[in-house]
Amino acid sequence: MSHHIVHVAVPVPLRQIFDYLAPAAMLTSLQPGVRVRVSFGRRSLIGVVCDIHNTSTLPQGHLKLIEEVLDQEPALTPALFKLAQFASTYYFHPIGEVLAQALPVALRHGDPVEAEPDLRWRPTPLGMLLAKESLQRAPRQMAALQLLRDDPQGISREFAQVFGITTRDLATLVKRGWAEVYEHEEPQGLPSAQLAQPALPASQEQKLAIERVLNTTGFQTFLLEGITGSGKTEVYLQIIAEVLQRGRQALVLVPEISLTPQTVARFQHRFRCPVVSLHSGLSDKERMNAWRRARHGQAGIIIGTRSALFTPMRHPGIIILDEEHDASFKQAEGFKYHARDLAIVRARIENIPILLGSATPSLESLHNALRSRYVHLRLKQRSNHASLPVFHRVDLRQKKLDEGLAPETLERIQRHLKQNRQVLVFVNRRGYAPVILCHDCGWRVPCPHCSTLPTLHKAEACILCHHCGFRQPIPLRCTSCGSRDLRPLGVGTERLQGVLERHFPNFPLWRIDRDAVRNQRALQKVMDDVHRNEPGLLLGTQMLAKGHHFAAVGLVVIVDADSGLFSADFRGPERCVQMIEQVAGRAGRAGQAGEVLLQTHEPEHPLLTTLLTQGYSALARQLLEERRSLQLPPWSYQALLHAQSNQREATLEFLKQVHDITTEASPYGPIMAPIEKKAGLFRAHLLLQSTKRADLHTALERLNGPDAPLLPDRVRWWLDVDPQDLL
DNA sequence: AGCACGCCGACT
DNA sequence: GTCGGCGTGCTC
Repeated sequence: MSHHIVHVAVPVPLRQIFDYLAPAAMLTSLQPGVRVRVSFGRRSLIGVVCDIHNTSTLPQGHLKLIEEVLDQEPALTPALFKLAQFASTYYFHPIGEVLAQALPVALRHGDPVEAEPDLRWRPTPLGMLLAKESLQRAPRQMAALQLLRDDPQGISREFAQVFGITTRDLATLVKRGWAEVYEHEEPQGLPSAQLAQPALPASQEQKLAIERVLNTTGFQTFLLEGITGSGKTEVYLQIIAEVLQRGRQALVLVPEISLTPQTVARFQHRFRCPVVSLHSGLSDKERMNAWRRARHGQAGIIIGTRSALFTPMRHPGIIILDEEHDASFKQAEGFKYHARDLAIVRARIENIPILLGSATPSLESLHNALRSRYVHLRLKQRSNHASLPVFHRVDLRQKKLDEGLAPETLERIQRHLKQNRQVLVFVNRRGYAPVILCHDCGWRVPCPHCSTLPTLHKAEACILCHHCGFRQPIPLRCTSCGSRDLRPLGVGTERLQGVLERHFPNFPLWRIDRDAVRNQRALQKVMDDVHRNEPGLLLGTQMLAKGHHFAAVGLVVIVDADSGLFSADFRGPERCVQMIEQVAGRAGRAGQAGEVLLQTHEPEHPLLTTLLTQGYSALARQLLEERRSLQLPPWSYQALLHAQSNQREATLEFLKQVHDITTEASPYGPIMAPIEKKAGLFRAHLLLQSTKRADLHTALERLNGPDAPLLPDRVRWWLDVDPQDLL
């Protein structure tokens, strides 16, 4: 009997697939997406079948047998298998690792796709009628029977365990004919499309958007650009209602920070169908259960962060990706995929529509919308009759600042507090001050591990690098000239807390940043206080800017509106104005118009002027034009090639060779990484860029091709395709 | 990435 | 004498 050759992707960082032998008897269950256990080197790994062939480049004698087939049905559905293959090619990431990441952890460890049968026990009519006296000498059986009688619809092993009843006790009852075991099955089929709560009345704009999406057949990308308070979520909800009505499921992807219990609750309150959420807080088992319910079509709505992109759906209906500009959709480590971009690919594979939503769309998506690759839907009115916030610039030049706050800023805060409103003060930095400067020689205290400057944390009497986590006591003398006159420069949340408490001692101050609020629970506690809507000050970083509604906030202060406008990263201005818009959107949500104060040293800056006079949408178009003249993304495509080895020269030499063979797509030379040496390894990178995606890809393929540069001295390399940060 | 093999320094 | 440091090489 001949063996067949199976191509298996194993979870190792190697850009190849490995061949194994399968006896004919195994063949019936082998198909792409099926998990197999194979011996790999001296280890036993779980891999995924990619293909079944009858030839191999290796002699048959060198191949090992597949040890075990783990699935009858592919663990990875055909659509997700295709998506993983696409992603592996597009991001140049080893297929074995991509496929592994597309599976829940439990499946990577070899758990079955199908849940263990959910056995339950219920009393028989005989058991219900049995006189208690006949069990007086068997107290355990009595207790078990009593438990069953209390819940005659059936109980699980776990439930019984809570009451000290074991499956042995229950088995005894079964043997006597007083109880019976049955397999509980979650109702199969389509989830209920009924609403638990009626839809809100939709505006004309909202109706139009909803209709456009629902009237498409098959794949189409929509960009929903709607200002804060314009009711994007209501649009999502009404679209989902119709999708459910058609017997299909909706996958909703949200940024890491906005997947709060409230987000999920908002969806669950509207619909009667099961809503499952996938977030980092779930155990492997809980995640697996949610995954199964999505796969079997029992969950009507699946809400999750980045990795939820790989959740299978029995009846895919639509993908909605909220806050599409958010940076957390791009994975920063390992397999550096962008969930937004892969979600679009998935929608194309599944032949369903995808809706991207944001008040501040990324320039990439806006570009695609303006070129009609996406359908551009806009919501320009606030749905709750609230007026837009009024912006004011506070010119900081030549003003006497009190630890970063201008006198008129303090006055304005005072006025709002007196009117019983809350004030939100936003700074992009935690800690006391972002830099420590020597007043005598101008030396700045650097982090010994990175090229960044560590932040002063006064309360902890230390300087802390937010980049690498390095911590040391506050230095007493300048390392360069020995002076004792070291001064904090710039403001962080900690420093502002001091000033604000000094000026407004009679009002509560809620500080919200990673130092003050360490977990979801603590955050919830502060939010409960804030939502009592009594006058007070909210002080915080990014954590404040996303997803929260503050009904009583009348004034938003952006302490350093310039940060980012002059950043080294070409995405700095885009991120900066998105942030200003997001924070400003927190003000004046209930009825009255809010005020936003932008403290700046350059009030006439053209970007600020455009933002304030014409809004984000106009500004984004202006930024797009700037990018065009510089041939930067989205007008060109980038990939960052990272290399590292234990020798500085070898690392650079490798990148130089790549530079030589990719000249048309590598406009700059290799440079050392900001953290030049990490864990004894020298790190450098080379930026590849081209106006044509295909040309970039052709250049990248040379890294694996026949004239690929030799890897001198154990140089390792990896790629970041479409990098979000050029570091 | 793991995991072995292999060859050199300070310890029971 | 050995335990263990991490350089080098391989995984169908």
